[in-house]
Amino acid sequence: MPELPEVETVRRGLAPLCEDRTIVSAEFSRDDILIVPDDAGQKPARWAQEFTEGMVIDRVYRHGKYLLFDTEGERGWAVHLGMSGSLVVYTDGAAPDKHTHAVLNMCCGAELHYRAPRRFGRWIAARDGPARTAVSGRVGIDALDPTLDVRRFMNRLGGSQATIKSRLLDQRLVAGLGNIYADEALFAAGIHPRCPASSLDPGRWATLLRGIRSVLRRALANGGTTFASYRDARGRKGGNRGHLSVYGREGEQCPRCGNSVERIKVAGRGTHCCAACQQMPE
DNA sequence: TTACTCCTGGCC
DNA sequence: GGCCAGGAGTAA
Repeated sequence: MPELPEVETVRRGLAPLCEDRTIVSAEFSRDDILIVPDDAGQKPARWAQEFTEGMVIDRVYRHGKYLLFDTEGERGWAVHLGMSGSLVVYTDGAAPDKHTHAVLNMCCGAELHYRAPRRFGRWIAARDGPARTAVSGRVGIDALDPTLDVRRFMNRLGGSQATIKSRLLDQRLVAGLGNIYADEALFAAGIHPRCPASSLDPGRWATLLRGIRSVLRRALANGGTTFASYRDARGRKGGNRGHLSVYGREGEQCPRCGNSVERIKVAGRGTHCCAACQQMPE
């Protein structure tokens, strides 16, 4: 499941292969993959024709788990990879399979293929501005934004009785964490996922923010985590799986205290933690 | 705050 | 053959 490190890895691969390239044509095999704002009054195919064909991709950037594509003329769209989505650029041809839902044909024969076997991902067209405007309101500050300090972090997520894990997963508060890195960050900080957010003191918030940064940066350095389907822009798997402490390690020894890693349910999500060294507050 | 929906590969 | 995970939007 692509989260911030996976999406950023894809972005780093895509940018040099897409930026300054002209889109020759865009093909969507399914209408429901592309969301066009209601008031744009256009069918996806027509939107694609009008706003991608003949356009030059200016910039590929990212906010949270969204990949953002800006074209010349201040237009753009956002891509969410969902659970199983990938964006891979082929330079010497590749046959789309039944899970390939969109293909951007670019100049020089490069093709951007969007595959999403579970079809949870979406392309979202911006109504009348750059890609960033397509996701405003859906995402809060990016988890790796250098201006996110402890005070802002605490103000955003605190003040709620909800579990800290559900707060970390709320993309409108801080964007980029999914189930894997929420569990890893809470483990790194020694905080139990069921802690009410309102119970954390400033010291714990600081530790948690450091934990988030640390697990995200390590994952990024390893090219992301691949469980099943995640691939980068060249189709390669990520190498971070072996660096996870608790996620996917139910029943194994906690790398910190040696107790058994548990899998519990928090906020409706499968959650991995060590009950011995991730504590609830008094 | 919880539950449902979407969807399919992978697992039992 | 059936069930489940899981992000995000929406409904109850």
